[in-house]
Amino acid sequence: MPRRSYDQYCAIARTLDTVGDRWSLLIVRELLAGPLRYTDLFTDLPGISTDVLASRLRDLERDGVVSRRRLPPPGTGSAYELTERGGALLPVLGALAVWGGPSLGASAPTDAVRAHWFALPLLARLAPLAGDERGVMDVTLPDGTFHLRLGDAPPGTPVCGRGPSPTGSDASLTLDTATCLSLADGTLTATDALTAGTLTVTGEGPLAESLRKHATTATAVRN
Amino acid sequence: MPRRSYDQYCAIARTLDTVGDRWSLLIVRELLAGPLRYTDLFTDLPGISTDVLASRLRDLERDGVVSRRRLPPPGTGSAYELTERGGALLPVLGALAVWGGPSLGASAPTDAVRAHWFALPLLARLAPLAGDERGVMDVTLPDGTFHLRLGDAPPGTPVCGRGPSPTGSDASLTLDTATCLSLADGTLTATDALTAGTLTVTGEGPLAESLRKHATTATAVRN
DNA sequence: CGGCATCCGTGACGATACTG
DNA sequence: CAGTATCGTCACGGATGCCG
Repeated sequence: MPRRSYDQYCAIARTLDTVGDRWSLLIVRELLAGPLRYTDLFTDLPGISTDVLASRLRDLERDGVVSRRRLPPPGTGSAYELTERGGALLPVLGALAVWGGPSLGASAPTDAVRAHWFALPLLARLAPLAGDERGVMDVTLPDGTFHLRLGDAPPGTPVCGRGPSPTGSDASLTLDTATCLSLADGTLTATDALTAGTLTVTGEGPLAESLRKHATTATAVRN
Repeated sequence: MPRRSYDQYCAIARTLDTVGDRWSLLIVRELLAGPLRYTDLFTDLPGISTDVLASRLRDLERDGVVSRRRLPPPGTGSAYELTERGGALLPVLGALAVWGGPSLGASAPTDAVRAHWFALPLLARLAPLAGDERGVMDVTLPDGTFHLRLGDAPPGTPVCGRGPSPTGSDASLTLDTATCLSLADGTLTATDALTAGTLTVTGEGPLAESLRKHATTATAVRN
């Protein structure tokens, strides 16, 4: 909560009091992909300044959105991670990602790019296709790889992460940049991308089967 | 979009470029309840300053979130209303309202209060109970009345509004402040409130029936 | 009177430098 | 590595003025 509150007895205004400050929700976006140290957070938030990052982390920790944890002996320093309440911001970021998809357009030359920034938009679009299946999915784009966790998971488990899943994956997706953009802005459904072959799913488990099933049933219905 | 962009090729960052400025989403919150003139907007946004309101309205209009319309002869001046794209921010505000419910707590003495600020939290909680029924519902709290539109509606139709529905309603809800708060923070489901009788539904149409049905089936299942 | 524009003080932000 | 210190700039909040 910033020094300046809206002072309105309104759930929306209260949320904005807590995470409405500049950079706050982008810090949450980064931490949804797992705990990070200060410096790593700094490098994945191009444009933030060191004092603002430190100030936001302090505010978010005080408000119970973020917690700070000493790293075990192999590592040095400490890491920041989302609390359960912080992780509950996922629907907020999902809604923001869905709304912003159509206005994403082409990347400006000045834009920073990180592959895992597509994780939340894709998660919002792919979640309906997973059915009740749970599992981890590696997603490979030309610019890099990240992983998504579909279905319910124990509280505190990151819903996505940078790079391939360190614990192995139940399915692997491969898609090109254009397909990823069309999925993100809603002009292409995952089902259509599967049918067209610009999105491929590999893997043997029930999660991979469930994803593929949607393409085949959609094709069958269409014929 | 503020003068300072995040310059990140990320759907979330792009959304925040457009509506992440202070007061922007609260302006959208107000306009979701229907078109308003500058002065009315000003009085329902306690704490905003005149120049900031004017500046935000200019930015939102330029970005296609808000449009300005001359009022027909009976009225004077002009009114601001959401574009279709602006109305698509409803899921964002719904998610913000759901997250902020638990932290709403008691109202501080300095808090401004408006009855219709509970419209979006209640809409997010009641929408699942309406099933596929569509219609308008008047909601009466001790502090005032507002109305909600359930189900799909033509683009541009406000999803809620101040006071009772001017076009008549398909159902009427009455609840006290404590029940409203419990619904907003998620500690009480609408089904339980119906069963307990602290939330009453009157009306004869299918929407009212659908709402009441949820309470009786839940009771039946529980026995 | 509605709809802003202007002025001004304060504080937030951004960039860089520096320290434990 | 993980911030704090410093400083210039700009956005915000409050008040007032202008103009149809």
